[in-house]
Amino acid sequence: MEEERRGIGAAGPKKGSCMKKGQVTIKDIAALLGVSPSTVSRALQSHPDISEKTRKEVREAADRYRYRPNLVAQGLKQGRSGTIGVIIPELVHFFFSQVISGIEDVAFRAGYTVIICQSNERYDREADNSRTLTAHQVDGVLVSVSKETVDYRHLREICDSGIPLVFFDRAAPGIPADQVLTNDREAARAATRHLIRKGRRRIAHFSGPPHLMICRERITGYVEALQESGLPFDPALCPEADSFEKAIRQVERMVQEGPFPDAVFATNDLTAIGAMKALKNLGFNIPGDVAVVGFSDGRFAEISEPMLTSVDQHGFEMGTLATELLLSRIQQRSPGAPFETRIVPADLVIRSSSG
Amino acid sequence: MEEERRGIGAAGPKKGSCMKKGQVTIKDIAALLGVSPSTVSRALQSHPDISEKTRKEVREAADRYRYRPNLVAQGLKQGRSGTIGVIIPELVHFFFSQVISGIEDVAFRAGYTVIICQSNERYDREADNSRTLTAHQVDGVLVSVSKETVDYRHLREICDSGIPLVFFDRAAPGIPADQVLTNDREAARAATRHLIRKGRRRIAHFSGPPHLMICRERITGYVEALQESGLPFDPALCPEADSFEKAIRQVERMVQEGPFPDAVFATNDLTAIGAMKALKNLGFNIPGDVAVVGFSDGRFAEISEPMLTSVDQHGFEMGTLATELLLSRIQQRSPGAPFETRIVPADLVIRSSSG
DNA sequence: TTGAAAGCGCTAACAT
DNA sequence: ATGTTAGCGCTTTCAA
Repeated sequence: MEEERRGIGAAGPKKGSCMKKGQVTIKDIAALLGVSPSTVSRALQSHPDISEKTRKEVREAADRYRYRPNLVAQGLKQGRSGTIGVIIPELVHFFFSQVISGIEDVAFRAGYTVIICQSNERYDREADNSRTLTAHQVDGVLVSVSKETVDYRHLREICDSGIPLVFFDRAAPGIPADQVLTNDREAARAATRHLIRKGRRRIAHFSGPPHLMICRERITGYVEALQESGLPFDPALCPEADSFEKAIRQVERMVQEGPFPDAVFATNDLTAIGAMKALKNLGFNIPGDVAVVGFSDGRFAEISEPMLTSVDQHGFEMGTLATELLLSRIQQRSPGAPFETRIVPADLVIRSSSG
Repeated sequence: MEEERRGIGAAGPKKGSCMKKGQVTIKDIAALLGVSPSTVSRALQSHPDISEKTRKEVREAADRYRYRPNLVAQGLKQGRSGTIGVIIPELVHFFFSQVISGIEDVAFRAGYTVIICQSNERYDREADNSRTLTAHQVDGVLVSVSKETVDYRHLREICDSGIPLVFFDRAAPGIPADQVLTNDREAARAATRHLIRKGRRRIAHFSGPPHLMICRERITGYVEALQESGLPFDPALCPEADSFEKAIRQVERMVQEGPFPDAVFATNDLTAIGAMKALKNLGFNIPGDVAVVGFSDGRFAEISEPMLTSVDQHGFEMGTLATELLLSRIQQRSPGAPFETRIVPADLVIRSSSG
């Protein structure tokens, strides 16, 4: 009796024993039942050599006193935390938030918790995030590198310390890890071909920073499609512009400088929509005078006027696939398996902006 | 010398001593330097009674061997995890992703890591999330309740176990906690008044589920504005419709059923844009025939055609404020301070959709 | 100024 | 079938 009182305290479950937060521990349950903590631990995990009777007793007591396992302690003991870390450039983009949903979905089902860090497209923040996540002993990391990142040491450190890492969408060249990517080059080629098929001959491409592989790939796809059809590549038609505002500036520049393109293929939707806005303001008709195609197919595409033709990247699927890959790395004991690159094929969704 | 070799291992820092993940621990550093672990621990936190000399030595060794503190162990010891949990309905909404950015910003600066859980607007998922977060020993929780949630026991449990909780945007009535809200009622009144001032007389309101306080408040604000001007409240003009698709259906219904409204005030932007789309399809001119106003002012508002008048909720600020409130609760020893309700005033951003 | 020892909550040999 | 013990990595009395 003495023991029992000490264990849980007379005040009831809410005011737990001696714990700061009123948390009931395995010890409390043990004392209450007059058994050892290990018995409680085993009973709770339905260990085979615990008697049915004690198992039930323990379960009941645990329920009654709202015992909640301390995952931090469990993690420390078992050398796994049950969490996976995500480093993502910016949550506010529909594509990325879709990826996160996919990640969460799979992680949740597998009993993992997701720690999300935003790099805000900044290198130093990304490096900080890496350190934070490893310090928190995440069991694995999912990364999409920032636009600024050209030094990959922080990511290499993660791999070196034995934490599985999977890239999604934006990978870091030279880092040995699995990756889940879009077939950017083909998708860009398909988008450009589509414009050519629609009779366009001066097709501009608004691209992202060329040190990002996905951007280089999209440029390449664009160039290939031009070449196939014997169209010239004009650098003046291929500026770096990957935001709403930059698109507007580029359109204005192109109008002033010379023969205007009859189509714009942008590296993301917001850029495409910026271009459309600027074009409409300048009196161009879309798609009559200029056709426009975007990339990533966010919600904007269906809302814009005219509706935007865009490349659907299947963000949710990329998230689920990347997470499945990561979990299988985490769970398997063989760290030697060769790294995989999985492609989630994108497809062109044709709407009215491209005629 | 013997000791030193044993401590870190001859193979260099990458292959740590006996650790699974090659992690260097405080013990390793201690052995290497021939001091005790406690000395290393103290040196690392610049404890006053450690000599400058050993402090430097320890620091150097830690640097050299890339010692990274194990935050899980630290957390277990100190009864704090350095993480805060967030339960949010859906990340894919611009407003919520902005809030998250605000949360992250403050948390990061304060050295906290953010664990984000999506409820996907579902009650059971939200309850699960609560348990996960407490099991992970988060130091505090930020919550915006799901549309489905009407039972608040899981949230009460969080409070009862002594974990500070702050609501943002969508609070749970009756739960003793701080909250950061928008002045929904006033904002809705302002939006409706604006439409009245523009000469509208049959103003519809597309609202969200009435058990969400924010939705009730918006309805109230809308009704108040009508009453002020002596306009009748017509329930047929105040349907529950809070998504793109539902808005389209409601517009179509209203067209069939009778005298059409000359304005629509929607409880969020996507709903407003759905309404605009349906209206345009039916040949209505916006704002000529029907004026439209949204709520939350996402990126859509500037992109839609015509650009959408909307209520800017300042999501980022709501996130920062909620997090500051939470951190002050976490850090202060006095759990008795009265709970605060902070309002982040929203303001109406007038664009072309409302004439 | 430093070390030894205990313990955070939990688990897993190794007893019994 | 259950208890004892040790220990995950770290911090922190207490003692020296």
